[in-house]
Amino acid sequence: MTSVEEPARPNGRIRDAVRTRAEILDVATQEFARAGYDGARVDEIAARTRTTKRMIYYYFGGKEQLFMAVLERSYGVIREAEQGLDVEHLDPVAAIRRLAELTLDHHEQHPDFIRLVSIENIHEAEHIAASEKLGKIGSPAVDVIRRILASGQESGLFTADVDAVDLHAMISSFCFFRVANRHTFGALFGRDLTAPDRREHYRTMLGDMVIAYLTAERATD
Amino acid sequence: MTSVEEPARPNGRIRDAVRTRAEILDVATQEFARAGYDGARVDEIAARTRTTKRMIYYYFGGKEQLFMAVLERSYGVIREAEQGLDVEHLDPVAAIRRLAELTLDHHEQHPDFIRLVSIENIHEAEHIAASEKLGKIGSPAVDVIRRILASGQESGLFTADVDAVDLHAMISSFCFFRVANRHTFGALFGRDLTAPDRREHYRTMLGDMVIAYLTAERATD
DNA sequence: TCACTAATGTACGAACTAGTACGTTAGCTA
DNA sequence: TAGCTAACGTACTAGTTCGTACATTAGTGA
Repeated sequence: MTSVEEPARPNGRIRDAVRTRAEILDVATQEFARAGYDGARVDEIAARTRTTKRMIYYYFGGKEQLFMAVLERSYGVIREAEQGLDVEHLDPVAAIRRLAELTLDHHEQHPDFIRLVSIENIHEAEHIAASEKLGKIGSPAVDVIRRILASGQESGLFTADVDAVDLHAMISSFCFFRVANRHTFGALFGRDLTAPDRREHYRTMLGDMVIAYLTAERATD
Repeated sequence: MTSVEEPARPNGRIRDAVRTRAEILDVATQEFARAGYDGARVDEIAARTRTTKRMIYYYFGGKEQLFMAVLERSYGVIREAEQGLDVEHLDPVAAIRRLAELTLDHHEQHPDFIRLVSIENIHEAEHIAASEKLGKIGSPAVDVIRRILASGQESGLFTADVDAVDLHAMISSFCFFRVANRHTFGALFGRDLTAPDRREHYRTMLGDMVIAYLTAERATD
């Protein structure tokens, strides 16, 4: 997240619309991720800001619009990161494996985003639906997968007849679950899916699974 | 969920502690699943019951304990269903595939449970941790997997060196994601992961993936 | 330098919400 | 059948929480 940190000029009222807005967004992201939409407190967000609640309404209009702005920016950050994906110079097998690994790392590095997505799903994606920026935005990762898949299928390396969106869902599932459900999973099974010393294990496991699926010998169909 | 539905005797105050308690639990399950812990309203739960808010406090003590009771019962229902799992008469490959399919169906049939788990993860599993019934409860499904895995590995059918808990996580990931994240996924990619006419597709896909992974030829290690 | 406006702060209110004090009664048991 | 208590209902309160009316000022352009 774009963190706002400035030397804080002397004191007294300083005017900086850009900074104020960004600071509200930063804090709001944390608060919504921490407590969910209904659990989040507008007063709490304001208190953890160098400005007041009044400014939240001034810049965003209300709690709901603030949450939408948080979602929009969070998805934007993820999108940018995905745009930096650089795996297509590898052969298809290595490329997919690398992409799966990067997806896993990426999810682990953005637990707040994962939480926001869970929260938005509890609300049946109503805020995404209401957002002009986010409707059917897709994801650069899917485009990358699409191209790798095409190349692998063409060369005969990949035998599986999958489509990019489904493969993306498959890979994301595990990465998402590992972070999102780590608390209940840990509590019920006594296993921490995000323990640092198990990360490499899960990275390998995911890569093995995806590659095994894509390259498996198929019964004649 | 154990639904409460009775002919509603004449009228006036009827006393039935068991029914009242069960009815509160039913409605609370729906309400918590609908709106999350903080979004759920005690008054709303009471209103949708044939009794009053007073009884919620009488039987459960408070909102928090009510939520714990909801979680405990929900996990209990799932547990019972898993105990009915009957796949061990099949050969290991067929057994794992069948188990994956049943897991997928099962998740799809219990969206409220999925939502409750998502919600509980937002709260970092604090209610599970506080529950005596739910700590390290494990799951019958994992025990089944453990036995099938052992048999498959012994016979040399399964080459992968996985453990039952991790395989369970892998299978659950996809099943869970498909239901839990269907709203954001649908909104962003325009694909409904739970569309009935795609269920068979995803069932096959999941089975193929797990079996491919378990039976893949491994590089000498 | 003056006036104007974008940006900011303070103080408050209306509505909601978890929880409770207190009173009532169905139905069992002695 | 009288009395007792588990089960129930009503009405209320204290505290919270989103949102806003109103006042103020920093900084900019004429």
